[in-house]
Amino acid sequence: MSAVTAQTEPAAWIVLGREGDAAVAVVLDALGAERGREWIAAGERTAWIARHESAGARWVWADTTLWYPALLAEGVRVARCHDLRLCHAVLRDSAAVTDAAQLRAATAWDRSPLVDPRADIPTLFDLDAGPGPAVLPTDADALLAEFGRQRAAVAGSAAPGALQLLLAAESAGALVAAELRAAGVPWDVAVHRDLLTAELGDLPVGGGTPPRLAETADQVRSALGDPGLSLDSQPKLLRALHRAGVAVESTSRWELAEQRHPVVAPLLEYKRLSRLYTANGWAWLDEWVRDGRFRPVYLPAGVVTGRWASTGGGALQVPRQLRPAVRADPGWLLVVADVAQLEPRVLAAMARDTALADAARGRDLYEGVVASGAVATRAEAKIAMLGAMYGATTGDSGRLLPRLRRTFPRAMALVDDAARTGEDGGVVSTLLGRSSPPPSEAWHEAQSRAGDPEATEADEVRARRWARDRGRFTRNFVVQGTAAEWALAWMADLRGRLAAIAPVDEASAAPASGPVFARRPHLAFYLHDEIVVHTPVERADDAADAVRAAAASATRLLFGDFPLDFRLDLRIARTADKDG
DNA sequence: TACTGGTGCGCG
DNA sequence: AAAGCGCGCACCAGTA
Repeated sequence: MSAVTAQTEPAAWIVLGREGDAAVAVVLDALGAERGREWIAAGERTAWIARHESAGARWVWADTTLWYPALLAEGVRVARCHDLRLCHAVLRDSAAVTDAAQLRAATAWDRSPLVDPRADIPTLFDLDAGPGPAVLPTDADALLAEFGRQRAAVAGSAAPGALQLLLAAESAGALVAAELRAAGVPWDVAVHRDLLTAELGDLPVGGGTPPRLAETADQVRSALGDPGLSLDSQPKLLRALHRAGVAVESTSRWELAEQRHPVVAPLLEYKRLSRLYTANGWAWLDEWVRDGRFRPVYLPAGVVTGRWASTGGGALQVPRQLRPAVRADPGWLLVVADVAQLEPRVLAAMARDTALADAARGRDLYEGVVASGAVATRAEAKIAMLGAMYGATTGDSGRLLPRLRRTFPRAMALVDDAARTGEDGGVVSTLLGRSSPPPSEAWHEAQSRAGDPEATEADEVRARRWARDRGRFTRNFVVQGTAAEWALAWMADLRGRLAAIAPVDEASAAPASGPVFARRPHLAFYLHDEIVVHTPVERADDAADAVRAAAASATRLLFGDFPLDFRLDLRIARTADKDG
């Protein structure tokens, strides 16, 4: 069948799915009308996709993790896609969608992606192998039906433009997540090992506890006069502390630090070393770093706010202590950039609070808040602003909030309204239309039970607490979620700019980054408000320019001409360490 | 043996 | 034991 080659206008969308045992591509025009189908032989799939990609196709698939890793491994980059699984989740819950009944009924799309964080090579989703591990619909007609539902939901929504933008950003994020894993974080194993040895001593050859950890544990045991104590059991440790006269209610670091007792110093040191050893020690290196790359699995929208989660290797918890091990390949550099005070800036822009924007523009936002006269010091400004976004009610933070409300009434009204809506059981939404999940059945029951004439004091206390808990969640949801949208827009724009930078020649290649990224700047790490780009030395300035331009572009896309800049702390360096 | 919940700590 | 949001992971203890 040659319906695709016969057509004259370029395809608007190409849906990739299955029909019976065969892979099939369904070509749609801009209105979503089918213009043709083509069956693709298994061995020709990659070449077919590459050919249509260069003609400007936009791909529609059930789940980016099913298709894209294999394409990347074979050297094919994709510019745009529509991830049906991720978009389904957004539209199903969005308050902007007028009638989500059909989407809610399509429960086959309510699935998590199948990912194996330990897999070295991305597994090819084999359309020829039958249903196999597929947990999402793969049949082309099922995909077409879902795509139709989604298009109808957007078109009939209260905010088609914003939702369109959100779906595009979400899908681009899915591409970025796959690309981050394919390229990997350049990781210098020697630096990491040296750091472990310096802290923990040489790893015993036959296994066993590292010497510095063992010595520190012995110091703790002798300070407590308990030679057989197991330090890794919280209940046992707590009892031993009490026996030794240390009046703590927990074994957490901050509480121990307030005590004056000889056990405190070695115990805190033990906790620090133990954490390093168990979370990011030699075992972690062996399991997660191969060929000089750490390849975490990112889960776009893994958090209800739209933030990413990760699985395997603790990708989003790499301790700052290990940042020196994030090191560019020889002949390459890192562009390390993070956004200064992303969330308060997002709050200022989405609330159109010009006073807060004035405080933020061209400078450290917290210094600007001090300059506004609302608070006296930068530390106060920070704690007050975080308290406003997290819902603090007591302590320094709670005490400073009224002053923030006077100075920045619009911004504070936005988060206060979100909190009230949440406490009342309502749903809140981000700038682009991602909505918070509704309260659980148990939550509603607790609220109605408290309203009952027979309600006990305990019923009422619990209902109030749950209501306030939910209010803090929705208060933060609007800010955290919109910040995630800004970050998605930043990365989506950046990946296009980086792809447009001329590749370097073969002599400068970094093959561990895979065929798509071996010769050009690429994203290597992402964490909520910061990114790392790995770039050939001779392209580092271009890459840094791209990072800055993408941030400006994301700001314009989300907030138009609202007068606020999103400042980047950006440096070009060998390592991701602050002092590197 | 395979769970689940609690605790603690890493990240933003 | 955080006051105040969102996560993942290691470890232990209790249970099925």
